Amino acid sequence: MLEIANIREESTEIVEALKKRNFDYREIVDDLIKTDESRRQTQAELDSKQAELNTLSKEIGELFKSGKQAEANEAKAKTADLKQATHALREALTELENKQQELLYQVPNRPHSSVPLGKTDQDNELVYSSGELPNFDVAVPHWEITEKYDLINFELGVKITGAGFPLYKGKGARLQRALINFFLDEADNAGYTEYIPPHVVNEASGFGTGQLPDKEGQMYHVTEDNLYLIPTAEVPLTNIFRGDMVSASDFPIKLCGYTPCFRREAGSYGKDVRGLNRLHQFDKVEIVQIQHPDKSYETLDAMVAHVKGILEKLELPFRIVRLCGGDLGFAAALTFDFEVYSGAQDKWLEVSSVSNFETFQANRLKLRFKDSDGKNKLAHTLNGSALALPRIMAALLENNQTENGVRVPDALQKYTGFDIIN
RNA sequence: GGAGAGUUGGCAGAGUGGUCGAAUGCGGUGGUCUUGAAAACCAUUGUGCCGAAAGGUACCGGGGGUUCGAAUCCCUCACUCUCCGCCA
Repeated sequence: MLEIANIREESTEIVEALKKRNFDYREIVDDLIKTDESRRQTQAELDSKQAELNTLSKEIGELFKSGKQAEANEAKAKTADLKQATHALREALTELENKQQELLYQVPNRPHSSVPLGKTDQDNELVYSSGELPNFDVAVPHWEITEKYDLINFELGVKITGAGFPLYKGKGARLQRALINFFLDEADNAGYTEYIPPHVVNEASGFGTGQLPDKEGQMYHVTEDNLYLIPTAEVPLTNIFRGDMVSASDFPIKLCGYTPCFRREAGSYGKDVRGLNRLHQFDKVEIVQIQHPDKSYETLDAMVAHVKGILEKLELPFRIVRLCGGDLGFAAALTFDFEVYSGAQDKWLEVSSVSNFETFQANRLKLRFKDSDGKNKLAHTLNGSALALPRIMAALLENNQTENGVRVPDALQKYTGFDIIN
């Protein structure tokens, strides 16, 4: 959520910057400014009426104390009009506040100046690529490899739960566990504190990181208890700091956690959802940082470097793209996506998304710190997947396939306990 | 699932319908003392909104009500804790 004070002060610049998202927010912003003006005016009127009422109340108290009943009762009569006026003003104010809030929810984050123009993922800017693309005569897709070596059972998942809930088995399960431990160790070495958070969150947490109210349909909702299955560890990890005033000397706050992630993925279809490409439940290690606004972009670079390091150790061909305005998420100011190459599918699979949200999430979370000038300011939040497992698994299986089986990269062997899957 | 007790500032913890944004302690910050530190002492220390400022206003779990006036009384919802039951 953008800050109303910023919108008030630089609405032109903000509308201009938001055009990168291929939408003109002029109308909403104008409405916001208008609403904000009435809101402030109403607030001022209410405050002054309230002040009158408070003064009068004190006087009445004094009169009663000094035994002047008649005068007190006379003064009492005067409060009736004031009470009515304040009541009406308070209602108007609440309405305006709600309207302003609703409007603010509709405005996405202001894209960073480096965000390229564009409409779809085709327009993302390639900023880095690494590794040789494998060249197979006959490449077997991962959903055949997993069947051949009995690593993942998709049909059993359908039987037990439904499509998109695979079962990992034997070396498949072991590989999964190895990847989680490898990613967590990498994060630990980079100074991130590990958490095991709840996998179910309440409504307030959903609002805090912005899944609610917009993406409600994407989360599994336990209506009986009004709780939501987490779509990413970002939700519980970032909400640790909801409503907090952190100390500037704590920056950067670095945390990580492994969790399963649950996504309804309503509206997905076709070959995009084949095999491990898109699941309702998948595993992910997430890294989160809370940082001083002056340093958040350095931190973003560091997080990108961290993910890069992991993919290099896994010996996977990958590339990094800077998301264009059209592809940029609602809450992000700048996002780098990591994509690994899938040899058999001949396409790039997104495995990580590293973003700086600046104050957008912090404003909703009310996550602040006391700056050196003594003022309370919103912190910057950042997060990234390091990494999401299924597509890494898919790429590992497809790219490392040989006639004798699937080769396990060196860095993973101490975690798997085997060097080949056959 | 049953019964009871609670929810107050960064934390702990008082609070009789009016002078309570709230005692006190701890913590934080600044200072005195000290070669330095500790201790002690002194001062200071919540947040939002409106306002150029002075100042005003709101906030004692959320919402509503009674009253001239509510942290305090009433209703309601949420959450926490304790005991009993069940149970990994």
